[in-house]
Amino acid sequence: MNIHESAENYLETILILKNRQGQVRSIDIAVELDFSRPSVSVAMKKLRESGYIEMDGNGCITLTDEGLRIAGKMYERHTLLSGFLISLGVDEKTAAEDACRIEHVISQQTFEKIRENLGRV
Amino acid sequence: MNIHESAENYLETILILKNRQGQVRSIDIAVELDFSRPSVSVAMKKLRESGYIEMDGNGCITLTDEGLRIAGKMYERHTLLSGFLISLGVDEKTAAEDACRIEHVISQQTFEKIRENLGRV
DNA sequence: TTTATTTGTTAGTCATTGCTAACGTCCTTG
DNA sequence: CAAGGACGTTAGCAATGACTAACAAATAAA
Repeated sequence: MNIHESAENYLETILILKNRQGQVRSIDIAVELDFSRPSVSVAMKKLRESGYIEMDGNGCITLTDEGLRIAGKMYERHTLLSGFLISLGVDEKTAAEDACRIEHVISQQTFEKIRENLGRV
Repeated sequence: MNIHESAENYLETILILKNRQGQVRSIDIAVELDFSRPSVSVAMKKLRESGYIEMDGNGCITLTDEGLRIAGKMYERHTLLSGFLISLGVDEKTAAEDACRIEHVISQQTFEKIRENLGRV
């Protein structure tokens, strides 16, 4: 099964929340993304079945190795892209919003070229 | 009715084909985008009903003022973005593909900041 | 002229990804 | 203990946007 944009986004959010507050449950993701609880519940079920996350009896979510790999990739892209946009003069909020969308659609090559050029702008 | 990503893409393609070959029919769009004829047919119907294009008896498609406005905006973004990526060292093909996706998701502010910085990179 | 090709359309399908309604469970609180 | 809230889940729905199958009309070729 291919990883889709929404799955990438959920995984990245799980990583961010884990770093922010230690443990992550579905409700935390729903609040963070402003999605309904059922939407998150269904998405988590798919991520679980696809082997990207695990959930313990308390509903606490952990990323598997593969889940962490994807989450880390997206987080890295997000950080770098928003920093890049800010360095171009885009305000912080807009930079974060745009980075959130760009991170899912650019090639690895473009990402790396942006990284190489980040210092030079 | 909101303009969606696919509509933006169709309108931009119509403009590109018009510039390239003068007249544009559904089949040209289907070939250009590698979509099926029915997909294009249905999309054109919606664009027609929404007032973004017109079609004459021969199936020749023209952009309305509003359609041209959106198409031009997307084309401008595409040109600028792919040029920007190429200036960062991304190869031409990848730059075009990435620009095609980025152009639909970035804010006007980010677009303008990229334009301002294009000379300086 | 009759067949074949090209083009457009309608109808119906499928995947992605969000939603609400409704229900169960657990835990707190009066 | 009963009532209420928080949380997760299932079921069913809707929009977007692609697809194939099947058909109609016009044009080109045999």
